Amino acid sequence: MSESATENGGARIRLADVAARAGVSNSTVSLVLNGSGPASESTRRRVLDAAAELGYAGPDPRARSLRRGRSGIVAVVTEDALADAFRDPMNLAQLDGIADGLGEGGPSLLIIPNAIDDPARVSSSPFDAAVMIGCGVGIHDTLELLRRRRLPVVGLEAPRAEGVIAIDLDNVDGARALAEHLRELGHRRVGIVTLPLGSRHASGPLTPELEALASAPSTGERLQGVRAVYPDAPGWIAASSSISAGIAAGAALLDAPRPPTAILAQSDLIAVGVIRAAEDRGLRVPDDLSVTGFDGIRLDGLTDHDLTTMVQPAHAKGEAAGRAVLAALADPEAPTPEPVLFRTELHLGATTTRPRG
Amino acid sequence: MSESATENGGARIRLADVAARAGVSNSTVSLVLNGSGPASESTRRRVLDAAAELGYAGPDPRARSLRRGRSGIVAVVTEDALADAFRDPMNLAQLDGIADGLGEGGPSLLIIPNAIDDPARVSSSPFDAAVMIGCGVGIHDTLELLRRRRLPVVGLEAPRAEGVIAIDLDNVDGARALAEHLRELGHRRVGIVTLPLGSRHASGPLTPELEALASAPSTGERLQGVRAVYPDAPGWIAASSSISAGIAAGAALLDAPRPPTAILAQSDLIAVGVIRAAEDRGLRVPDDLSVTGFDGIRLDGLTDHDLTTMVQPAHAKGEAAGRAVLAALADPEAPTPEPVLFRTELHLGATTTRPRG
DNA sequence: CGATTCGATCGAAACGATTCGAGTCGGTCG
DNA sequence: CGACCGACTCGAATCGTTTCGATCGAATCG
Repeated sequence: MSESATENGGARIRLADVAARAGVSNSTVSLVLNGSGPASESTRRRVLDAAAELGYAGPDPRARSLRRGRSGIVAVVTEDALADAFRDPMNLAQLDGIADGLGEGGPSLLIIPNAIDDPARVSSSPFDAAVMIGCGVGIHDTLELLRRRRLPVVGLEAPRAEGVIAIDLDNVDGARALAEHLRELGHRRVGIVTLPLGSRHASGPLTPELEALASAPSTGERLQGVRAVYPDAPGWIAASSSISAGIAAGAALLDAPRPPTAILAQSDLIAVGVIRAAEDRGLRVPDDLSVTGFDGIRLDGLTDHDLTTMVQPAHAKGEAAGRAVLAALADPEAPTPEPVLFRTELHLGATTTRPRG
Repeated sequence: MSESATENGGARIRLADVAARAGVSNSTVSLVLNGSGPASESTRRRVLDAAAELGYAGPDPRARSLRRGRSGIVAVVTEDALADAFRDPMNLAQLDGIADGLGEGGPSLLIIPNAIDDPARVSSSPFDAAVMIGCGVGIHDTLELLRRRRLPVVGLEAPRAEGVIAIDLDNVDGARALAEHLRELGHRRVGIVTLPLGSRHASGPLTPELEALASAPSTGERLQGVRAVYPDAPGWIAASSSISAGIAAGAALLDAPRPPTAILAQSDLIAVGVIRAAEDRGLRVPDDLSVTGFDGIRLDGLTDHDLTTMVQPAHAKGEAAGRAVLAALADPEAPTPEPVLFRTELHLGATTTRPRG
């Protein structure tokens, strides 16, 4: 009756032990435990009792995953460092969406940060599929490893690659819409703050050479959208998607000889930082400086301003990724599905207005 | 020479295939691949070439983990929902610390949220050890499962339990220090905002009955510290550690008939929310209301105030947990080490002062 | 030159489950 | 009363590695 874990010896209890105790075969125990076959009520009872008496913890996941060829784990692969990856609530929302998309009893999430520096991790962990999030072209080698292991890969705004199930965002259109909004208001001198170009690149002024190197799709595409409207606007590469990086970027752009009348930030957190940098300099937003963000996260006390931004369905995107993983696992032979494109929506807040004078 | 993954047939390549191609035995391939045995240069070359030619992805982690009895995965178990768990940068810092403590080539992190509602997950995933973070007494059943699996468990501010390696924080002392600080300033009417009592409990007014139920150690201990100074102060249970929850809690306390002259919040994010609630009501901090936090996160643009708070070494705590996991894995027979106690440090900011009048 | 040793390699036994085909047994139908 | 049919149970193969002990040569030592 007692199920104390301490009463038995040091050895771990195996399914075979339960079988012996219940006086049945291994197969029967397995059948009963998994409910995957017929079993008489008395046998079932006997097996369950034996398991309880021995304090059996259930089938060893390692053995089970070898035999079944599935581990019940989905990897979330990112180029960023762990601390950076989830600092932006946007990414957190995506992660949450992935978990929801995978469903209640679905696979668990294995976090693999620094995917570029540490590709070995990707080949040594037992997972059934991978979701790439915040990845640039630098993960190409990692991708090759995943391909060799025949694992389904879903890319959230990841670079196009064969066999990768793409979940995309209309970054180009979204960014262009914001830029057009500023142009319509009359802004001629605008500044840009981009997300990191890729994990290999440092923060600093945006040069045409660097711009050509942008490896992360979201960064590159959003830049492209802006360029359609402001081909020559100066820019600054933020160190990360965070308020502090935004403050630094804002400082760099605003302290220039001829500061911009508007700044397009590639994320809301960065935009909040830019606003702070402006206000620290005595500039009022939007009167002295218009600022736009991107993502549409809840700013919830991060700022008093109602930020003009492009709202993206981060949670839904993640959910789609999760469901795509499930679908790929259910039918591994199926051809790679068509890319799914999510759309951003313009939120006209109160951080943009006509330039002065 | 070409390592294209597409050139070979549909079947996954196994170590045995490489062995056959190289004309050696399985054991030799394994020895070469793992560098775990002597091998002549020519053999090594032959094996490596064969592996490259076949596009072998390396030993299957599932099989390897069965044989070795290790999966190279450490679970991070939390009672909270995924989105809540990492909303507070404090938790993120701890997570980051865990990753650092586990080391560069160390185990990967498997995130297991909602541990109470979904204990099955804990018994079906192949991991080698678990770190409990943000857990109350409700994870007892989960703990029992882990014990049966004979897995090392590290608890970060987790309830005391046999066999759990404890990494603690002097919450009681820290909270008392803050309360004493307020008392010395002359505050008599203070309010308390607690962290959630446990994942089962809702937000709302803090009653003595509920107070007795607090299952999460950090919540309970911090409360205990305050009670040593202000036994009867009214309180409010926040829904989560977030600015919005702080705003709600601040509203509840400040809109009471005889509002407090100071509020002790159990986390910095909550404190920031409380400050916002105060300012929304035209109260100035600290002149009209003193506010204290807990944790000492970087507030980086979340607020202009220099918050008075207890700074805790979140990253170091996580790192200690990671190292403890490593130690336990290195010597599974070793007795449970003594609890490690981390200390908080008072940061006197500018959000507290004498009460008016 | 024979005995010893050591390095390189191999065969076979785990690791702990799942699963498939085959058996067993009691009952039913013809 | 015998053949047949289901429901239940079992044995054995399998998943892909790692690892232990044995083997086989060649080189060293006496």
